Amino acid sequence: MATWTVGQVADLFGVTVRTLHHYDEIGLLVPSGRSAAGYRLYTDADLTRLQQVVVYRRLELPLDEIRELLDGGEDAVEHLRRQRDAVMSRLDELSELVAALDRALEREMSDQPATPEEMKELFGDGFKDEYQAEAQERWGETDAWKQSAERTKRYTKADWAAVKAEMDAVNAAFIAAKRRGEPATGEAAMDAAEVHRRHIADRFYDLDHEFHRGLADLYVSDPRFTKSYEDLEPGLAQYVRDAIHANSDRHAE
Amino acid sequence: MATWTVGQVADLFGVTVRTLHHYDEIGLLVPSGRSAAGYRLYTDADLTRLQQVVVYRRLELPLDEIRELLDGGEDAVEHLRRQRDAVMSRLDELSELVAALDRALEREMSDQPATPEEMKELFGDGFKDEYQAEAQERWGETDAWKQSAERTKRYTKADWAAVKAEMDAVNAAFIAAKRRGEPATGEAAMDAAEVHRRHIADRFYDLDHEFHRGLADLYVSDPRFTKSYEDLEPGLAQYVRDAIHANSDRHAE
DNA sequence: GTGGCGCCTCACGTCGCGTGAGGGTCAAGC
DNA sequence: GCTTGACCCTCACGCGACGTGAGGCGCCAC
Repeated sequence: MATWTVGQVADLFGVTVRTLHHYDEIGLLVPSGRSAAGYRLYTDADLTRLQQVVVYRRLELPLDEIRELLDGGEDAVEHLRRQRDAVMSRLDELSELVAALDRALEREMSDQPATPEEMKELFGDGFKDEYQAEAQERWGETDAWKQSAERTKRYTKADWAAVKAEMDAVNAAFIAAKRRGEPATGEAAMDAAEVHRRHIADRFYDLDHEFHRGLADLYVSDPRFTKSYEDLEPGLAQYVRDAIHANSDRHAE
Repeated sequence: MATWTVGQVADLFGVTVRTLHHYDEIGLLVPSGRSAAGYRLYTDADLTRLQQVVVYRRLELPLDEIRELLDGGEDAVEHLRRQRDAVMSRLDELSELVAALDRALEREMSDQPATPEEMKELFGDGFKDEYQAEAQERWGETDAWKQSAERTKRYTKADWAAVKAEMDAVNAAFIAAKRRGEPATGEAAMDAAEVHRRHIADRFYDLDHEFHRGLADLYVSDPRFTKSYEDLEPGLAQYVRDAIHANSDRHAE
C-alpha cells in the first residue's frame, strides 16, 4: 500500500510539518507506520483522519475534543453533518462579528474630524480657503490661534453643527434686542455678549473680557467680519461691538 | 471621586480579576490610582477605557493593537477595517468549507464514499485551489446560496436521510430511463428532471426552470459534479443535463 | 482578636503550534 | 565512492491571553 511522508502530507493538506509532528505528539494523528530510519509514514486511513481533523480544526474546536470525536466510533456521514452544522453556526457568529465591526466603523467614522466639504456645507461660502490662509498668516503665531487650532482639530461634523447652532442663537439674541429697540448697552445685549464670550472660550480659546474687546473692534474694522454681521442685519456689527464693550465694562467693576 | 477595586470592576464588566491584572501588566489598562495598601483603584475614566477594551476584544483584535488604537496613536478606522477584512476572509473560507462538506455529503449519501485523494479534491487541496476562488465567486454571494445555507442549517439527521432518499430516487429514475434506451428528451427523463427541480426547490433554494438549466450545464462543465454522475453511470451527466433542458423547454411553452 | 474574604505579587501551566539547533537519511550528480 | 542538498528526526524554547495556585497582607464584622 502507498504511504506518504510528512512533507508530502503537509503539502497535500496545506498544513505544516510541525503541525503533523504535533498531532503525533498529542496522539491526535499517529501515523500508522515508520520507515527503518524513523520517518513517519502515513496511510490512506491516516489521510482520511487528517481530513476530518482539518475540518474540525477550522471550526476552532480544541484538538483534544476533535480526538474524542474521531475516536468516538461514529461514521463519516455523521461527522460531515455535524461539521456542517458547526460551520454554519460559526458562520453566524462571524457574520455577527462583521456586523459589530461595521457598527464600530460607523461610530468611528462619525467621530472623524469634519472634512472641508462638510465645513462648507455647514458654514456656507464664508468658509473659504483664502480666508483660512490669510487668517493663518495673520494670527498663526498667537497663543489664541494655536489653542483654537489644537481644540478644533478634533471637532467632528456634529461638533461644528453644535458650534453653529450656538453662534446662531447668540446672533439671534443680538438681533432680537436690537429690533426691540434696546440699546447695545442694555441688559439683553450685554447678556448676549457674555454668552458670546463664553461660547468662544468654551469652543476655541481662552477669552477674557479684555481680549473680548479686541475681538469686538475687529468686527467693525475688518470688512469680512463686518460683512457677515451686516448681512444678517444692517448695523449689527457696530451693535455687537458696543454690546461687548458694555459687557466688559460691566465685568470690569 | 468614586473608585472601584479589581473585584468590583471584574463583576461589573464580566471579566476576571486576573484579566485586569494582565491588562495592568501589559499597560493596556493601568488603574489611575492605588490605595495605601497597594490596592488597584479604578476611576470612571478607567471604566470607560475598559468598556472600549471589552468591545474591541470581542472583535478579536490583539491586545497590543487595542492599546495602540485607544492611545490614539493610530487610526481606529484603519484597525477596524483590517480586522473586518480578516474576519471576512475567514467567513469566505468557511463558506467554501460548507460547500465542500456538501459535496462530500452528497458523495457519501449516494453510497460512493470518497477516497482521501478525492476528499482532498473535494475540499480543495489547501487554499490555492482554482475551484475554491471560483466557487466562492460563483455562489458565495448569491441569494440561492444564502437561502440554501439558511434552510439546510436546521436539517436534522432524518431530514438528510430524506434528502438522500429523494436524490437516490431521482438518480435511479434517470438511470432507468437511460438504460431502457429512452432519449433524454423523453417523457420519463423529463419527468425525472422535474422531480429533481422540485426536490431542490423544496429542500435547498427556489429554483425555476431557467435557473435549472444553469445547474444542468454545470453538471457537465464542472468535473466535480460530472464525476458524481459518471461514477453512477457512464454518460449520465450529459443525459441528465439534456433531460433538464428538455424539461425546461417543455415548461417554457 | 479572630475569622473570612478580598487584595497583593510572583511564577508556572495551557493550547496550538512557530522557529530554530543539532544531527541523521536519501537520491542525484560528479 | 563521495559530496551535495533536500528531506527527515528529536529536543526545546517562545508566544498570546490569560488560568491557577502559593504565600502573604488588609479590611470589616462579630
